[in-house]
Amino acid sequence: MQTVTLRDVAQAAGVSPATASRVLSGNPATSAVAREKVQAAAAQLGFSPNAQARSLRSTRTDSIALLISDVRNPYFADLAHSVELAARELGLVTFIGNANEDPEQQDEFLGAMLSRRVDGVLAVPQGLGDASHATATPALERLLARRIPTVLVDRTLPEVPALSVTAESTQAVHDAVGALHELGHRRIAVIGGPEHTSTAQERYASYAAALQAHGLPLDERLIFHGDFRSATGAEGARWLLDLRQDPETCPTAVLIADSPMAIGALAVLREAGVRVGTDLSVVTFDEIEAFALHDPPLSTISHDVGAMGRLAVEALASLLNGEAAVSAETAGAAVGSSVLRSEFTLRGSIGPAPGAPTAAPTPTPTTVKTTPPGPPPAT
Amino acid sequence: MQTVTLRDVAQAAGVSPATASRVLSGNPATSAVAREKVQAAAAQLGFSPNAQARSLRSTRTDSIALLISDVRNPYFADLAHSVELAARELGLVTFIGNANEDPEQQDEFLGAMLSRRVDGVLAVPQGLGDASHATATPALERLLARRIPTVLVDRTLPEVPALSVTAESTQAVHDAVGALHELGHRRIAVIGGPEHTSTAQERYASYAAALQAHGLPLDERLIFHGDFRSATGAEGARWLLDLRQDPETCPTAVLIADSPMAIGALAVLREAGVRVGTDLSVVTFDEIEAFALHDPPLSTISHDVGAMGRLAVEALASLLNGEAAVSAETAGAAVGSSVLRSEFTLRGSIGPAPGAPTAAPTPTPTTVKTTPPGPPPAT
DNA sequence: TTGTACGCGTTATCAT
DNA sequence: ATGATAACGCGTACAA
Repeated sequence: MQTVTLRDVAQAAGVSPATASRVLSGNPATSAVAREKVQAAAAQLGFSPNAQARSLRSTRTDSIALLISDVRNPYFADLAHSVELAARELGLVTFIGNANEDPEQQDEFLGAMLSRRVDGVLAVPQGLGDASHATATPALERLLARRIPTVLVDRTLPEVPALSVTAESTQAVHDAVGALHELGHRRIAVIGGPEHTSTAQERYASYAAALQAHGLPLDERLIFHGDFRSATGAEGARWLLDLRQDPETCPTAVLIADSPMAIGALAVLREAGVRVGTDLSVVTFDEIEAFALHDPPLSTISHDVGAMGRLAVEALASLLNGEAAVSAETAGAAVGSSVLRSEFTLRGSIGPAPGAPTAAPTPTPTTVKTTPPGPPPAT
Repeated sequence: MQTVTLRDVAQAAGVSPATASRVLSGNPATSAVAREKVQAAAAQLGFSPNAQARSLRSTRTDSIALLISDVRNPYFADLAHSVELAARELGLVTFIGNANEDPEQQDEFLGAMLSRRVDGVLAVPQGLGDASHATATPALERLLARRIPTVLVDRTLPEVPALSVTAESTQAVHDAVGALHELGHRRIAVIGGPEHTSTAQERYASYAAALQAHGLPLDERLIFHGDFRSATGAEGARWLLDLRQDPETCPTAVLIADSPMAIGALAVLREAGVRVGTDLSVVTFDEIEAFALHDPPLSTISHDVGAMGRLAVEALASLLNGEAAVSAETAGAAVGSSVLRSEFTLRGSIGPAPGAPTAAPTPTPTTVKTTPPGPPPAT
């Protein structure tokens, strides 16, 4: 691991370290001769600049960190992909870190990135409070205290003043519940996310609002709290099967708050012989490629993850350029956040409610976009 | 972004920078008083050591890089997860990078990691040769030239002497083809991977060997070359549908070389009304959670990704400790590599060949493990 | 046990 | 256009 330094290159090229540095970092104040000699020497010696030393002087590292909450969730994989692409466009390298839905792991990664002086951070944050209003973890606090350009993505922490890019689903859930209602569904269950995340909260709230708007009662017994991972989706499905034993509470439809839970739940339902779209209508949040495996096609509530990633990078870039320094001053909660709108897509996993008295003919609600399933285009 | 330095901490604690440094890096030569004062000051000021400066002197960074070829491939997401866990166990932070199946993007990431002086690198490598024997990209070459501890995971590059952890599937494919053969299948198609990857090569070779072992002819017309991504899986399925028009070449079964291609292909097949397991038997490589969405359950050829990740981290750790320095000396090809064995799992996506004369009763091959489908346990 | 001084590899500044 | 020199933040040999 003998290190080739700038001095070595300079010496080999017969110039001073300063000149070598200028050539290699594209400083225009160089002669053609010097340029050639230095570049040849660098190539010959296999020189790669020591970024540590470099950014020790220049403070820029041309890299950002992306903290996601679960690598194995396809939704976040998609997010990572779009962030990386957008960042690359701007000449930034992205370091992906996985919090694994664990505040400690989040802080380890953030700490490491903090030490490495990344130019900025994109984070799907883990909060710290057990209950309703989660606060920032220590590393996150330091990040903000140090005024390191930071943008929260997908989720927010209510008490943390930071730029954010999120999605909201009130209208979409309203549409979904409306479609179900028209088909005769009256008891719509939810397999939801962990209550300490803003996304889960938002989805519960949209659900409650939609029920009310359609004149349906909110029944706490129809709500299952999962953790956004497949195992609890499966649990939720078993809970649902139990619920269906009792004709009084028996739900005829279910909303599932993310794709891993949907995968877990649908596997259990199929094993139990429940026919999706006939015995039970299903709407799931997020839209991932693997949903193409399911028959009937799944009705979804989703937003454009690619757009979310790009927006987040844009927001971060503007912070990096010091543009939005003002908004960082703004006290209070959400600071200059962008919100994407989710959309409801009606597909075959929704059908007439089993016990309903001759439901409406065919489900053709006009407010709702109907997209054919099938493999999405390549990128 | 005012930086809190060690000097600031020292000053606040009323000691010299040296003492502060000693305290914060756990040097035993410190007094209890100093320790307390320094730690208090550090906490108070929110000091986080500048890793750049630190490793400029000390060379260890307690971090490794993991380069994967496609974040959106669930198989690699699983790999990333297991690597991260194993590394964490050893006190190492993992930086995940995405090559996106693109040598250039690989080199950008590797270059950045090289500059950041990670202690070691785990890589699912992109090769450079267009055809049969791919060689290392420039960044990969430098990595090895600099003798930075490196382990190739999942794939190898034939010409690159490096430790590797891979899987092999000869026996598993033999079992799969055997099961199909018993059920009367004679024309088994393949939707394979890009020929420049070692995994795709290995799978083609296993396929050819298995055909021969079961007395079936190798027909080039039954082989489709994809690129491990879903779009080409869909293409492959369309190609397969065409092939089925001609009764002479019509395949009754297909092997798909990875899960994204399987997702793409199965969506097309379903849309075309082809009944998997009845009209067409399907075996797919890799085993991902989302496969639980498919009915009938998919027969798979897969290995333990978790184990692969752990093995890779172990191998890297031994290099970090200088243990395997010897093997790095060994000239020639594969150096001290581990190879995992894939297994075939028979499930409902396989059935009797449509045109076959009263096939064997029920498929109960003794050499084959039969696992019920369903959601895997949580982690 | 503690402080002083130097160097890690690079770039910015100031001369020339 | 180029070179000498200082400084980035930290660890450590050496002296005290």
